[in-house]
Amino acid sequence: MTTDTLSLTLSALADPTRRAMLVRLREGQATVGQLAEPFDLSMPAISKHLKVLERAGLIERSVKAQTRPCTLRPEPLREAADWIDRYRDLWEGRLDRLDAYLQEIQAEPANETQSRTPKGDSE
Amino acid sequence: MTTDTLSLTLSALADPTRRAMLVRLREGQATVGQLAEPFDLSMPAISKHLKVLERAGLIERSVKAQTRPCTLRPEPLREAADWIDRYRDLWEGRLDRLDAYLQEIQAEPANETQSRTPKGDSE
DNA sequence: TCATTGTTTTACCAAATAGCAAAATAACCT
DNA sequence: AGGTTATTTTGCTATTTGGTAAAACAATGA
Repeated sequence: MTTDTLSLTLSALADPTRRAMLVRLREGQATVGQLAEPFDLSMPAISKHLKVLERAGLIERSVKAQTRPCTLRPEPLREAADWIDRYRDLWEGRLDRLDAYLQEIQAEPANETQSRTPKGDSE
Repeated sequence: MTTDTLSLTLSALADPTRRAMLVRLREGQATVGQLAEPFDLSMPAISKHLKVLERAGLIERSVKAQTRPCTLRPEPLREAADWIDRYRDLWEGRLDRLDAYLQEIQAEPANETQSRTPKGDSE
């Protein structure tokens, strides 16, 4: 189901181990062993995490003697950032007057949790 | 395991249905029914997606007559954007000379796919 | 050729996720 | 009270995910 690139990227990022690996890769290439070192996980588990990152296009693996150095590929991160950035004005509180007004009327004249003004109020 | 906020946020975002809901909510509050309308999903499924968004703090639900209007909460998005933004210089190609050089030497004097320079090369 | 190092693959398991249909709730409107 | 509308909860599947241990592979070095 979750075949689209953006979902793939975001779910790859939704794990602390994998994010830590990407942080490490900011410094440059690293082998699987180097990436595994900080974690108390079996190599197969590490290998699986790397496969998730690879499937999302977030890393690239080469072959060098017996090692498989991993390199960061930032493109999917840009895509993710682009999506989130469309909300930037919201969290920066930069709604202009119109937007704020639209939010208001969308919410209807208040009365949270209780009855709205009755329209068919016969008496 | 995945208890940290950022992981929660990213995995909530890693689904096209939930992202579409957030896009809709950019326009303002919407009831569960309104949010469900574009999708060919049962109400329970919709309800679950909303619960995921709520648990991640991405939406807030109020009660208004029989409806439960949802509102966007952008804070978790900011946190996610902050994490990703640390890689912005990478995808914008703004590695300065030093960083590029560090990447180079980290990768060792080339020789991909074949043997490295032997250190114990006796002759 | 054989041992070593680095990494992946192969079962296998437990827990989480995503979906459904049907029943249960909740608040409103007679 | 009874009916309607909006939404959630309750079982119940099927699939995915994250982990393990043990075996398999691949390249190097002796």
